[in-house]
Amino acid sequence: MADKNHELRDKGLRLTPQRQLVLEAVRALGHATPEEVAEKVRATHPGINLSTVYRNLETLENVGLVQHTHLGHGGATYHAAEELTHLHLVCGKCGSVGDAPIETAAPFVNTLIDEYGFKTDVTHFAIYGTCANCTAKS
Amino acid sequence: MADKNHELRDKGLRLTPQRQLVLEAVRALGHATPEEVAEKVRATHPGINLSTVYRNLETLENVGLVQHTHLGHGGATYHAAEELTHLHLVCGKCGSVGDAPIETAAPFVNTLIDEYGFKTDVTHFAIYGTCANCTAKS
DNA sequence: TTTTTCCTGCAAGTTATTTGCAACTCGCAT
DNA sequence: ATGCGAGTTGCAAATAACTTGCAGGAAAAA
Repeated sequence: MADKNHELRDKGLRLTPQRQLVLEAVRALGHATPEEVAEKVRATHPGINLSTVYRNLETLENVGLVQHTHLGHGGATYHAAEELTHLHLVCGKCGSVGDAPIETAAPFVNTLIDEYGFKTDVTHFAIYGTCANCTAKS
Repeated sequence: MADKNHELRDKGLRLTPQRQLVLEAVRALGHATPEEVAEKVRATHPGINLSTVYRNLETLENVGLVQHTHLGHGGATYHAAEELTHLHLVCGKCGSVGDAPIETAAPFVNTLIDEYGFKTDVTHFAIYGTCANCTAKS
């Protein structure tokens, strides 16, 4: 546990309960909007302010502990940096977010680098479409 | 020209100058935010209202003449349906939007269908990363 | 413990987009 | 041509999602 505390201190950040809660919430949720993070945090610490959540998400992103992506619709979604091992398959119909290993995109990513010099940021990679479930229903 | 008018009428829409201007603007701009579309339209028709632009973009999208995508940052960007022949390579540093033919992604798209049953919507496909230009500068 | 600096809560401020509503005008039917 | 009715527009107010200024409060260093 002592080690866990250090992960924030080591980044030069203060160890506040709010900050820890935000980080824990992001990790527990997998991926979530700021609003969802706030809701999760409020389960144990009702008083937390939305702007504190926003500010901490930004701070945590600056030190590399979390990242955000835009998954198609409106707001950004955050997830823990450790979780960056998969692509996000966003279903435009049901809104579900599926996963696929990043290797799936490796050939494609390489093509873009070779032919266009464009370095794809896999961590921000969101793929839009229709999931198997919704395809079956229609 | 008479034919051109029909493309809107045929969809069951009224032919208003605002509507035509919005559609023309989207086609002329390639891809643009609602704000940019409004600005373009105002070049020839200064009085047009922003909400009219929003409403028309939505209407035109409903009949399939334009489409929108979320290119990473905040707002949606619209483009004409005919223009859906390329992928968008969005640079997270300079914000530029490059193009690549959809075929580039074909193998990748097929993999996702085969392995996950996920049908990628190429028209909403936005790829996030760093463009050659910005890579060079850093 | 004292000080310095960072954080937090709160409220007000932005920015982007939507909506209610009355006036208007496009296109069908005289 | 002319009029009527529904689809449209402009305007202003309303939302929604964030961001920011500021003063008090709490970590961490001294």
